[in-house]
Amino acid sequence: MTAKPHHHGNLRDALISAGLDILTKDGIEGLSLRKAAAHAGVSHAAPAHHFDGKQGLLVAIAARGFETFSAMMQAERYQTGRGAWDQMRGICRGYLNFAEQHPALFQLIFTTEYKEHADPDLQAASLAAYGILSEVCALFEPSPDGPGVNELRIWSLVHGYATLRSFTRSAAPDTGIPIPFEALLPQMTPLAAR
Amino acid sequence: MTAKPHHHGNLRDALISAGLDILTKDGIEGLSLRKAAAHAGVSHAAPAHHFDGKQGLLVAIAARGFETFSAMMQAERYQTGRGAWDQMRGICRGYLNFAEQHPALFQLIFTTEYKEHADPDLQAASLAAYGILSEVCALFEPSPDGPGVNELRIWSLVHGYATLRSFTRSAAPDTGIPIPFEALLPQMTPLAAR
DNA sequence: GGCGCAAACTTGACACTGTCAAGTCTCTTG
DNA sequence: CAAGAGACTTGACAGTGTCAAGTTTGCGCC
Repeated sequence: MTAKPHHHGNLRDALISAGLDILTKDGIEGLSLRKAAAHAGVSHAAPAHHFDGKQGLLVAIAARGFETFSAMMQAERYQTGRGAWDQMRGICRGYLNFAEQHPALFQLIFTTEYKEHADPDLQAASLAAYGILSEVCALFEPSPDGPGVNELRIWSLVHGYATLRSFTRSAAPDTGIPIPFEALLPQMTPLAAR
Repeated sequence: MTAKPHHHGNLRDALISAGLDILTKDGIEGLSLRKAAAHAGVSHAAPAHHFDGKQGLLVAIAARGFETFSAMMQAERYQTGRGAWDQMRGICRGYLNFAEQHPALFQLIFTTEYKEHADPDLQAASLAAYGILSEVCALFEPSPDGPGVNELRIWSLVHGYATLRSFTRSAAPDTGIPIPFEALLPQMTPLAAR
């Protein structure tokens, strides 16, 4: 049997899960340490023994968020084929699915304020996500503009699109962006699969 | 003499300015109604008479933020010439300047959670900002992919770049994006000035 | 001119938050 | 079996947003 601490049985994971539940239900504003503790059935000060304050919980949630983010990109990666453009469109689909299905979490993992902890788990999880993009970009000819330019171009485009779609949707329910992401891609990069 | 209410003399503007000060100094987390009130020299409940709660203050700050956002785009618009590409690169420079010099405000104005108020001032200010991008895009041939595609392509690219630059910088001081934005543009769109 | 009245602002209170200090329980280890 | 360390609780404190009730102020109206 692994770990199984004294009373609760891995409270840390329970608190992260509780935090995710609250996050998806009430948004970032509605998330509090005390609510997460209550949701996990422990006293209000229990989280302090597993995280470094509220920021610590947010960092842990963000790390977990990056993992499902990566998973959703991988889930779409080979969905329409194994060609370079198939994979590229696939991971972008996964990127946008994640942003759409987990808007609060998407906002959290790309928020700067909660991550000056330099947490190794968070850093590893975010690097793993970037690694997926990097892998797919490596299927193309290297950019004539320099290394990393293709990655940054695609990343900026898909991230901006995801953010702005969620942003414009918040103004009025049906006033969102009517243009699908793939309409932005073709003209975007004259990339050639190598 | 215009207005000059009873005691303070346009407290509303003073609270917005105080909020902006706190925002730039302590970030979004550090901004509170009570601090803004104290900063303006009034009691802790005074803001309630000018804004609909904390969200109301944030909405008002965001509206003002969009105005300086537009101003910074216009300030760069004709900086290197009056050609279509000059203007395009100019407003993108302004866009990125704003994101860099006012990171907390940039985050605020593009955050979804604070704006379900459908505030007319905020909506007008954000539409004005989008209008600048629209104007410059109208200098080019219309996109063969449909109306609005050029706008969305540029907007997504520059917004994603701005967000990700601030995001990657937060991890470690000097690990930010080493690629200038203009390196993303040339291959981006085979747009022709009309 | 004085009177009311509404707007601007204050005071006080409440529930909720993050954080800290101290205490209690329980499992493990010597 | 005793001791101690780790997990958790209890209680407290300052700070937060928000509401209800007061107090001041200046303007319009008779």
